[in-house]
Amino acid sequence: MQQILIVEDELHISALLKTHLEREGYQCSQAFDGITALEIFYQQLPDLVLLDLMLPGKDGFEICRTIRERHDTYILMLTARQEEIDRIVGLELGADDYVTKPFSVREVLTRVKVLLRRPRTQTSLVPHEESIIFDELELKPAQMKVFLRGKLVNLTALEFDLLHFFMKNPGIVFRREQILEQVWQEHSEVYDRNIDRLISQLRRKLETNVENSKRIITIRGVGYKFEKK
Amino acid sequence: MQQILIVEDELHISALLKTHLEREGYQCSQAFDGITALEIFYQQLPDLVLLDLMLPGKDGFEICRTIRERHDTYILMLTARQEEIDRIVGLELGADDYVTKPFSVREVLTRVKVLLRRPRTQTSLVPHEESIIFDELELKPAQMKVFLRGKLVNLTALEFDLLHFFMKNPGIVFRREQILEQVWQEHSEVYDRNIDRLISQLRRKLETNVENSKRIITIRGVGYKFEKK
DNA sequence: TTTTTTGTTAACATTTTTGTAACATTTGAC
DNA sequence: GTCAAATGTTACAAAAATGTTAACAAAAAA
Repeated sequence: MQQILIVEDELHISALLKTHLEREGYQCSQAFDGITALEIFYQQLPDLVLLDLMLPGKDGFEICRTIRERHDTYILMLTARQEEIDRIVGLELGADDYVTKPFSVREVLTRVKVLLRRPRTQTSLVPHEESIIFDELELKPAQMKVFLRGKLVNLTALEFDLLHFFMKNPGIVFRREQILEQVWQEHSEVYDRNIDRLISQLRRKLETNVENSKRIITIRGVGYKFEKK
Repeated sequence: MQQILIVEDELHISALLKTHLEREGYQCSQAFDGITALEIFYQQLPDLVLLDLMLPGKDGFEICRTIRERHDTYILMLTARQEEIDRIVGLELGADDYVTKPFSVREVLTRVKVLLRRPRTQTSLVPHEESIIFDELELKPAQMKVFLRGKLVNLTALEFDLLHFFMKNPGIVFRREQILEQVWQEHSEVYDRNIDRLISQLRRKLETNVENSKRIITIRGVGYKFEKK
């Protein structure tokens, strides 16, 4: 069941939202000030946060920023004034959507539904936990180990992440940009060509000179893909 | 500069939106019924479509579906009634956002800005587009692969982009100018005749001397089109 | 601390793609 | 049919993209 955290200091609004959201089958928790909001957030790690901008304690901007530093929970802003909207939009705070007060409950419900239906960006075709196996190549996410013909391959953390990323999305072509974003993540003030170098390294470890062992394919002018063959 | 197509049959609303959007630096074109909307769409390939649901000719749903079949242009729905919103949300029509009538111009502007700032490619990690198939010719966007009678055709990135562009817009005639803009994009300080050369190359790879295999048609004095046959 | 490992950047080698030009062919107007 | 303009085709050089190695920096381990 999907969890929603309602951060709103006006009691009756909060209660109203809670009632309607629960009627739609979402599980809700409430926070009435900024400090508690973050506490509850970390406790529950909800799927979506309904976030009022004007709050006692920390304001919505700060909470939004804090959450977005590490989590990809959806954030739906509730806001009263146009200037606030401008700030949301202007600052690229990272909120996923906003609703202006006074809002209709229906409006909020609809936007919640739209957001929660949207798959998170980190789409993967294969569930995270299980081994990913392509013929003689096996990757065990939990143990961070990779086996080639049953033999353990020694990979660094980055090499592993890159391979993991590819194996989660076999056959799909990724541009360098996307690879940086997904594997290096936010810290990605990193030089493009690192990818090439890392891939070169990975290939050396994986593609022992056995026939037909090319797995990581170069797509010239675009990027790379992992071929399941 | 970013192009917006306004599809709205009420003249004064359309005009109002146009004025304000242009003041914000967007380039706007207008359509007042569903049929023209699609015509203009293919001609201009705008970055965003403001789409009224109630329209003479084809209604907004149909247009939305048609566009979304092959294009990832942003679509912002303008809608009057709650039931319509439910349908938008429920049917997963693929619209990116909606605004309820009566709307404030400011609201529309804000949502347009938010959408257009979002880089399209990063919306989803894995391109959601599906294969485009015309008889014996199949193109898989995510995998950047093209099959001719089941056999993989080896294309360079540029060749692929060009073919992809054509196959997204079958039957539509494009002037060289437009092709440069869409396929070569901004860097297009490029000689016209490159298109001819590239097309010649493409044809050689696609139109094996089997009868009736002409797909890319020359329109003398204008440009080219892709024929779905 | 020192040592070792890992990640980043730079530099150079190699390959592939692309842009241009030159020439050939086709088309349609006359 | 002739001719001019538009398009098709080919070859080749320039440019861009990638592979690879090495050197250095940063982080982790000892």
